[in-house]
Amino acid sequence: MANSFTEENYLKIIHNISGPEGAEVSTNALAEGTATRAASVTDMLKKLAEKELINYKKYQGVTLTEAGEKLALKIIRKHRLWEVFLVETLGFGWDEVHDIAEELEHIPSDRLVDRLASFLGNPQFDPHGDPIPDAKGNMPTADYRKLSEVAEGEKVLMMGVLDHETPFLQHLDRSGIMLGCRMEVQEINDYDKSALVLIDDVKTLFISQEVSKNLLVQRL
Amino acid sequence: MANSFTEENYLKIIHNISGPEGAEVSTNALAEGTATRAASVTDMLKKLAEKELINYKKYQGVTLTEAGEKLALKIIRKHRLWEVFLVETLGFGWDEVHDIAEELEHIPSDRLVDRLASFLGNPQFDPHGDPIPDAKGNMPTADYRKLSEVAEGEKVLMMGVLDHETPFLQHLDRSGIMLGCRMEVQEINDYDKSALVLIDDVKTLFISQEVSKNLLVQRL
DNA sequence: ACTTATTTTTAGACTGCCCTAAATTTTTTC
DNA sequence: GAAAAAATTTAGGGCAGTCTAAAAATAAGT
Repeated sequence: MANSFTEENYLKIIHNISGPEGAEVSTNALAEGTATRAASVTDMLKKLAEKELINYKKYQGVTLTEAGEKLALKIIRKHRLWEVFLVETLGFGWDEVHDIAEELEHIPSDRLVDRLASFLGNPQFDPHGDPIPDAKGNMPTADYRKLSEVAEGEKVLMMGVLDHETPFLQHLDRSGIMLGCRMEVQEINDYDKSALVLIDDVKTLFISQEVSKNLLVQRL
Repeated sequence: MANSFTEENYLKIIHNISGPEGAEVSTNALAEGTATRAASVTDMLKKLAEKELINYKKYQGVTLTEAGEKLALKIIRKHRLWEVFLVETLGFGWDEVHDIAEELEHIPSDRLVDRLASFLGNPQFDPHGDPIPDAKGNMPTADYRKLSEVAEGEKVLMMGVLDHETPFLQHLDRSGIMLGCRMEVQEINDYDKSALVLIDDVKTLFISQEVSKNLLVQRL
């Protein structure tokens, strides 16, 4: 009756691909997300549908049911809390914690999660700026924009990233861009959309659109 | 090539049953320890022997190889460090942490373990008084005796338990017996070997031999 | 709209870890 | 030291999750 490691992963990945509106997720997208083949995905979808964790009709794509959504949010809560723990408590870099949290997120025990959250001070956001659902599954809201959508002259705070891969995060580290830093868009280059940005009032650098599309910011 | 959750459990259990001298472990003992049947154990032993983690000859019982021992100590180190974390950092009771640590011990990542250890102050003993191997696999030594072997009149410190089950630990909690408390054996009953013990100089209670055989103490 | 291309599902098979039942080896007992 | 008892291993099979190859359904192109 309990849900396996693998099932939990499928739910989490369905949630992540599906996005906040709960759009339908295709078999191929899931095969990509789970690093398996489409045929394997179909098998698992049948199983999850049997458990009423997803809405599934052949060839139609899937969405999470109420129960599936709740479970997915639980996994995501655990993942993000562990990331906070790894960075804040153990001193890991934000580029090192994803894979470890990927394992820790499947440790069962609600008491563990609640005590961990409380030890960490019930954080609302993880080290990448992603919102952490509370025990009831409520996501803290935050309407961030991409840096690529910010106009010349605006001043913003860096609040999150869309790309969680190590190379991207390490690139930000090397550029001196971190969560919470001030950014002033001084100039946007016409042909490649790269931006000249003043960081924390001390240093300016060029940020390519490739990068700025993956940075979430908030009006200051 | 990597070792599964299940394989790790076998190694840990072989180590625990085998004891410090590395005695041979029988198939049946392992079946008991892993809560599986003897036939399943035989299958796994073949696999572990194939990987050269155990010395195995049919019908002869098993011992750990050098490599197997090293791996087992790694798992045990992780288990005990996580127990310290759960009790010291998150405030769990010593009777609640075994099952959770049983899961956490299989999270890979040497860096995680080392940082956890260092965050906890490189503890030498876990909340049940069991020694924690260091990163190289060296066990802190400590020659404890069972309370049941202590003579009348002796004063000792309570240093560990042999039974790690929740009911036993809860019984100790209710009796006010905890790690580090002083114990003075005032009288040993002749026919049932129960002991009248003064705890922390403030309260006396009877401890049955059943219990005193599971308490590890150190001369004060 | 009809043919082609893409996506998804079915069929059949493999591995890891478990099981029961039966055969074999070791240990005990008289 | 032979017969009975206990421990262990083999034989054959099940379930979860994966795979490849082939069939079926949907989407796209002209």
